[in-house]
Amino acid sequence: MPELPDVECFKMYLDDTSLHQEIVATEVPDPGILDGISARPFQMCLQGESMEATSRHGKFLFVHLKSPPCLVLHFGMTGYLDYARSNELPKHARVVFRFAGNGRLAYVCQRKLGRVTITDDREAFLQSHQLGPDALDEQLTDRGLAERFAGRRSAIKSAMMDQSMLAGVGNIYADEILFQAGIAPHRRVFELDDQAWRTIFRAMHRVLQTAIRKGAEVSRFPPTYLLRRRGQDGPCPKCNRQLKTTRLGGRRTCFCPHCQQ
DNA sequence: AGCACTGTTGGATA
DNA sequence: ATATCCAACAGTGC
Repeated sequence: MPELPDVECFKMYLDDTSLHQEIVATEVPDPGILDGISARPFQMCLQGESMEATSRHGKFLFVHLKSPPCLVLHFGMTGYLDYARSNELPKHARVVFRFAGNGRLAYVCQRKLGRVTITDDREAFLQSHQLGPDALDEQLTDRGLAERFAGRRSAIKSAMMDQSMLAGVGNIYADEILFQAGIAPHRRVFELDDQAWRTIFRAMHRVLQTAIRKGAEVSRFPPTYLLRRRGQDGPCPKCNRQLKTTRLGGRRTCFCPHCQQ
């Protein structure tokens, strides 16, 4: 479920495997994954190019080529990258970049909810997709966050997941951040005071950075993390009482009624 | 066999 | 303007 930490790890993976190699061919086994461009012109854009640098905003990964436009990857809920030197492709490979020297990078997406496209202008792309600031943007402060959310009536969890408010947090990490902050997911935005915003903001940073450091692998997360027990309706990792699973805004939501108020 | 569920986005609807 | 709901997608489990 690629959210900010997962995409950050994909970015590092791409940086480690795929930079500065000439793209000799691009295969698009499933053109439906392309957004606003058909296979032929997409392939033309990449022919002879090379991936020179990457950047991330929220759940979007931008791959800057030797010359514009720039490649944009979104992973939906099942997308990931796979680099190898072999001819075999993983199941559900939707786009494959072949490099000089036998390497290839596959964009894999089982459920086809992800999208691949290109853009000449990264900032314009962010604007047109109405993306809020990245959750780890260094310019972002707890006050800035509170101000962006001001006037909203929705539950804090739904607000955090709104990519036009804040980019990068999804269903999974929203649960973890609110658990670490000790704030109940159904609390309304307007009920939160400065203290609560500060707590949420700090928890957000701590959780996202910890997740990145652990390669976004839940099994490596600290034992006090909710995600390790999520979905099992087991005991709370902090107070040992029963966790609760409900629905909020149509999304599965897991929290501890005792630790989160 | 058929349905619910999974999580993300975007478009429709209230 | 904001909030909620559903479709799209593929696979799994009941």
